[in-house]
Order: sequence, then C-alpha cells, then structure tokens
Amino acid sequence: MLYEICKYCHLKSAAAETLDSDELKKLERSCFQTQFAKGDLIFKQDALSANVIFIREGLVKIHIKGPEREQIIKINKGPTFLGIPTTFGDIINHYSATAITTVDVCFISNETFQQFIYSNGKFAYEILHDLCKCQLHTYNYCINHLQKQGPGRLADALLYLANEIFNDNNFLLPMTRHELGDLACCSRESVSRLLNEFKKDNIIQLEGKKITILNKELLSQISKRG
Amino acid sequence: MLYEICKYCHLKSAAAETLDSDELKKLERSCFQTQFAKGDLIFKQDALSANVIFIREGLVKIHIKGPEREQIIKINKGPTFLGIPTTFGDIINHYSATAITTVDVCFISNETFQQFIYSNGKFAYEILHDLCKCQLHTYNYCINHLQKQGPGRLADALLYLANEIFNDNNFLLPMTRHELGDLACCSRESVSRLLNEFKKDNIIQLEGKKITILNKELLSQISKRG
DNA sequence: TTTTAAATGTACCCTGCATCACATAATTAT
DNA sequence: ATAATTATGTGATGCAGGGTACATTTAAAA
Repeated sequence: MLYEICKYCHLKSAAAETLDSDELKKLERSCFQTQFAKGDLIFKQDALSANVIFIREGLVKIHIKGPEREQIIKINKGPTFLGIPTTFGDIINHYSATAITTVDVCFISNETFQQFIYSNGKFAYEILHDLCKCQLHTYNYCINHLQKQGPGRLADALLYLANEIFNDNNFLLPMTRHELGDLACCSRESVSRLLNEFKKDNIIQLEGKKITILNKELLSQISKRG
Repeated sequence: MLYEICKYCHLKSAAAETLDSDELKKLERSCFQTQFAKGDLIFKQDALSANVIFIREGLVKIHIKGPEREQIIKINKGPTFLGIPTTFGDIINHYSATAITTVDVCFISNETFQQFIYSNGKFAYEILHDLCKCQLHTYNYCINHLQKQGPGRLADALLYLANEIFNDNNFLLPMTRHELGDLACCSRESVSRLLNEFKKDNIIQLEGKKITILNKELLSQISKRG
C-alpha cells in the first residue's frame, strides 16, 4: 500500500478528519481498500461481525431477513461508515449489507478503530454523533412504515431516493420492483400498481427503471397523509 | 447537594464507572437529581432538546407521535441513560419520554457529558456501545412490527415486558390497553380481543392489569410465527 | 441467436384488522 | 354518594393490500 495514502485521501469521514498525522499512519497500516460489484454481499446477517467498514463511494443496502420477507432498512451512500452498530453492538451481525452499485470500501481493523475512540475524543464524538443521527433516522423510518399505508410508504421511498441518495428528481432506480417493495414495505405487485397510479396522476414519469418526480409537492402530500 | 454524592452513588452507569474522582466531582457540580410521578412528561417531541438524563430508577416510555397515532418505541428501565440520540442527534427532540412509574432521574449538563466523551475514552466507548445496542434493538423492533401480524406483535410485547422489563412472568401491566396497543402496534380493541384469546388458550392468566404468562413456550412460538 | 430465467404488469379473491357502535365496568372528580 | 369521565369488552362492517394466477417483457446464459 502506498505511503500516506490515508493522509491524502479526499474521501475522509468527519471522524477521520480529526486524526493527526501519526494516527493516519496507524490507520493506513490497519486499513485495506477493495471494491465490490453490484449485488455483492459485503457482510451477512448471523455471521460473526468482523471489521468496521468505510464506504468511500457507492450505494449499499442494509437489509434484514425478517420472519416473512427481506426488509431494506436503509441505503448507505459513501462516504460513510458501514456497520458500526452491528460491529460494536454484538458479536453476531444483526443485518446484511449488499452493494447496489459498484462500491469502493476500506476495511478498518476493529482494534485500531477502538483505539481511536479511546485516545481521540473528537473522533469518538464524531462517531457518536453519527450514531445518534442514524438512530433518529431509524425511528423515523419505523414510524413512517408502521403508520402509513402503501401510497404513503412508496412516496416516502421515492422522496428518500431523490432527496437523500441521488439529490436529483430524475434517477435510475438501482433496484428491482421487488426490492423497492422491500424498502417501502409492500409487495412487488403493490409497487407496480402504485407506481403506475403515480404515473397516471402525473406525479412521476416512469420508464422501466428511469424515474422522474414531476410533482414533488403532491408526492410529499401523499407521504404526509399516509 | 451533598459532597461526593455521585462518587458513592450505587446506581452508576457502566460509563460513569469509568470516571475518576475528579471527574465524578465535576459530574456532581453539573448534575441535578429529581423525581417524576407516573404519567409525567419528562421531555417532549418537537421541543428543543436539553439535557442528558440518567434514569436512576423507574420505567419511562419513549413515544413518537406519528401521522396516525402515538407509537411507543421502547420502554427504558433505570439505571440507564435516556435521550442521548435525541440530545446529540438534533437540536429538536424527535420523540417524547413519559414516566410510567415513579421515576428518579439525574439531569446532566450536555457540556459536562460532552467533555467526558472528549477526555475519557473509556467513557466514550461505553456510551458508544450502548448506542450500538440500542440501534440493534430498534432494528429488531422495526422488523418484528413490520412483518408480524397482531398476535405475533402482542406476544412480542408481552415477552418484552416479562423478560426485559420485569424479569418475571407475573407482572402488573403499567399501562392501559390503549397504550399496550401503541406498543404492540394494534388498536385498543384488537388488544382486548387478542388478550382474551390468549387467556382462553391458557397462554396467559388475565385479571385486569395483572398478567401472568402461563405458557411461555407457546407464546414464543406465536411471536416467531408472526 | 436461441434458450432459460428473472422481472414486471394486471386481474381477482380473501383475510386481518381498523373502525364504528354500543354496553359495561372502573376511576376520578364533585 | 353521585356524577362525569375514562377504560374495557364485544359484535358487525368495510377495505387495504397480500397472495395467487397468468400474460408479457426484459435480461442473462448457453
């Protein structure tokens, strides 16, 4: 690995920005960069949790196998950490992570990560802050999915993709209708029906996996009303 | 406030156990102990988030007002911290906390808490560990509620109360049927119907708010099957 | 290209459970 | 004690949306 590659990496997390030169050198020595192709499993639910992973670039879905079906809990977009809760919360992974685009990641040894928590308060605070925000996001996801019905949940999912993942009202859906159902918590058939209703009502433009949100105002209303 | 009251407090969190004498003195100076009665609102969703709170003793429900109804996300049982995600994740509270028994708490100033994170790696790690476990618990709650139907969700709620809150198969329900519905995510009427079905099948003994789990095995099966 | 497999769209049926409506019991206030 | 409020039980009704079934399109493999 190249010398001081971490130091000059432009995809550092807010936490890694707090590290000094010595710490960055240490990071380099216990960090391994690699890539995953679309569809590759990054880590698996029920397996022993291993490393902290930093997503440099790409999209990763976090999904859990429930009693009935697969559930997509969130989509992580690089640059961000991946799997901290499952790495430090238990020995066993409580969820899986799968690449939904080509993904560029760094594996970081737990020991090094933990040492930074111990020795660098700013680093710890950044990680803690991320975890808190993630927790709030999960509560929000939870409430939205539990209390809204089909149209509201799908509207949520579309707005989530447009606003937080692609930052564009026009995007190429990086998943199948089935997976969108896993995200919006409804069946593949309902996704089809609802998407076509949204299309008929000129809320979205739909062409296979190409989606354009035409009437965000109305979509937000559908999301709010449930 | 009494001198060195924190130092000799027997209800310290794992995190507070890592504090040295000086830090404990500092904690004392920025810590205020008080009580809440059953039903008292401790902090409110949409209000500015204020302090870190440590529950010394008692039960607190964490609840969110969703688009349709109130949702009880979890029950916090002292000794434990309360509201760290909402205090550090955003300026505004994303959920409310209400005492469901008499509750004895310590308010801790954010600044002091944050200083401990910065200066004491072990403290930071303990908090981080708690947050991770809390996150995993939430994912679990989420999946269970999204994919199971009525009987499974109610079975979950009863097992949760027995195993994690009261550590006893026999307990006095600290809430109304309506609130149990908010926890199990079903209507008041469904809670009534389901509880009485469980009673008829000799899975539980039911007498007003007094509940005894008679057949935990079967209840677990109902929970697993959904 | 041809073959196979996976993804998608639509129609229909069926069921879980929310909601309504009302009776009764238990609390709380006066 | 009496009234008023809130909590609880139970039947009847309606409907959202999951599941099934099948047609069709698209993508992957041979």
